[in-house]
Amino acid sequence: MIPKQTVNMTDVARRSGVSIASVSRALRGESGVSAATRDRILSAARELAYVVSPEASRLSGGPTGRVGVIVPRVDAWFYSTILAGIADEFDTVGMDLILCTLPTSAARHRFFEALPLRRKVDAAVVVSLPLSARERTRLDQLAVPTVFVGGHRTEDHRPWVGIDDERAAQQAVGHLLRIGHHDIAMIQAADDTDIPWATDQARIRGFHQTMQEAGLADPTVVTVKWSVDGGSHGMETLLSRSRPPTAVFCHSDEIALGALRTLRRSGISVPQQVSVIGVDDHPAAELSDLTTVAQPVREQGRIAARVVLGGLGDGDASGPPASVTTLPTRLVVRGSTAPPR
Amino acid sequence: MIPKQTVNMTDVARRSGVSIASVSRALRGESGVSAATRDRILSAARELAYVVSPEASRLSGGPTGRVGVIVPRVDAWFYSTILAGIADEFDTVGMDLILCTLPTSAARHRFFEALPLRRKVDAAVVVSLPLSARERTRLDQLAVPTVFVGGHRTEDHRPWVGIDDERAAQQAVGHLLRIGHHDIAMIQAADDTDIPWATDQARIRGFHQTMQEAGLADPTVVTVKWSVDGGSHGMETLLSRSRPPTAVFCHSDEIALGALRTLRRSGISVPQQVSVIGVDDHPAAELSDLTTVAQPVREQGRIAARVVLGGLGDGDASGPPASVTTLPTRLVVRGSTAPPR
DNA sequence: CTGAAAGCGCTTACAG
DNA sequence: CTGAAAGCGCTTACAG
Repeated sequence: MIPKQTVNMTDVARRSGVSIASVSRALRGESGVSAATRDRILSAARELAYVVSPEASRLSGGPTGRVGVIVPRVDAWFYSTILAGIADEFDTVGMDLILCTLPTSAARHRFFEALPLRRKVDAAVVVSLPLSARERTRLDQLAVPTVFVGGHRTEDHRPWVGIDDERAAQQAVGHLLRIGHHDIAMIQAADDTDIPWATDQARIRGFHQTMQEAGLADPTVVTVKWSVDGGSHGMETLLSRSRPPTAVFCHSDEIALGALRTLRRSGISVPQQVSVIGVDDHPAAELSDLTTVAQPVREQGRIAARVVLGGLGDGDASGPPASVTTLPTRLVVRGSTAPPR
Repeated sequence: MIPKQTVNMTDVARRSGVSIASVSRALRGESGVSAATRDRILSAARELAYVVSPEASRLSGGPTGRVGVIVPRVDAWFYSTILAGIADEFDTVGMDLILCTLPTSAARHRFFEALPLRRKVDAAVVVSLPLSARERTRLDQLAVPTVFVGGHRTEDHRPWVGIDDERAAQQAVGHLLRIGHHDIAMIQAADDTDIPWATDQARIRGFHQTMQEAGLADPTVVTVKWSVDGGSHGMETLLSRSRPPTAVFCHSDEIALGALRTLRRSGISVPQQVSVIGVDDHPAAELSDLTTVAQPVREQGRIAARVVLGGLGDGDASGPPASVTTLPTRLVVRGSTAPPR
């Protein structure tokens, strides 16, 4: 006879001398089990390395023990760092993480039409994804608690964790103004799809607003693809002007790194001739001595995970965090910015 | 809230006037259902917008439709890129990806002792993890097809996808030798745990071997922590010698980037005074004009996914023949290497 | 506090 | 080709 490969609840029940009903109750931490019985059951479960079958549990009306995490892509610093924060938290409570990446618009379309997560997860975390009305409706049809992290908060007060992108832009531009720059341009990034990423819009809004408050009307903005090369091209465009700016606010560090590359290749010294500042505090920013506005990325993932777990009743004793969490950003001055000459 | 979907197989059976057994067979495309019956069932299912319950299906002996992916951490370029490749492939076949990260030794220990993936996945992909005998045994107890990707291939001929790290080192050092360097040092990286990462060992072996074949005995090697800062310190150590090398082979691009930082800060020009080469072709390598030996990372993930999906049809874990795929690495010459002066 | 029993929605021998 | 029935491993009223 083929040896049974997995230990089930019956095995635990037998080993601890109780019924499976009691095992089920004890394992889920329900009341109505005596301390002695509970201890016996828990140690039997430990000894047998028992794992509840999510299928059976779910089929009987219990939770799946899984949370879906939906992320545009995973091979980019920001997303993978958020994901790491989420995974950290899930790990501590034994929640399984089902990863959904939507790298192409085809994948994205497929995801929202087929809803592959349906009936498979207890909750969902959506990272940085601006959703159409249709997509939001489909997501609702998952019928599970959902929290959004990164990107821009929705208008309809859904659970959200992120930063204030407008404020981040303000901090960056404020720094440039404070050290004496007036001629400040922005290299703005846009996704190559036509999706309106709220992050992008908020950062440029912050730029314009801060400039306007400083009495500097109509600052130069060039819009490029969201990539290092995009940043390079953006800076090339700025340098081709009759009078290039003395400082450049870049939408993000990746854009800024591209801008720095162009400046280096053009033999223009940073920060003596041009100051450059980004947003994010990407690991490469420190390497390139780039001044930036740091955001706590991993922490955003962590908090989002806690919020979503809290919504499931698994939160800690202090209760679930506020449903909308805005984390602070912080100016990090390095060597790429200095007063204009 | 959206009305819960309650259409089950019984509803489809009733509507098409057959038993649920026939519905099950027809829906899974099994033979043994007449064409007429099948058509009737399929259209009934379509009309009711029926979706099979994965839980019930699995509980009755079907597959889970999930694969576990085990990765040391996800917030690092190499791992997240492999993961992206895996996710790409899984997406095309509708396989769900359960992500397990083992960022700390505690998490790692917990994972192998509790085996949280047990009974939850049809297969597993293990990324870059050197395993102890104990850990390997535990992994076997998942009793599912498992493929290893990245890191070094195991000696016991398990399915594996990766590169030849010895050859990569050889390509890097060969380049330095070819352009005329004799005084070549290596900055070697070591994990801060005591786990013997085969990748590390293979790269240093490749270094020593290539140097020896060139008649250059006892080259200098400094061992540092596997990080950018580690690379920085490694280079500081080399510079403190009475006669620094003219070229440095770095264990990886991250190490090399740290080394470049130290050189820049020390006012030593690259490649005029010192040549630097890395391994990986990390995105930052291009930005820093770093010569390197590129490895196809995303492709490794893709192939591993295909291998593991391919193994799923073959019944039990012992069935499919071990597949070993070694992908080629490629020298990418940029501006950080030049003949010695 | 504890257990026997009825499902949950499927798949799969086993019989016709 | 088709169906009745026995599970799969849980959760949860319902009784004691």
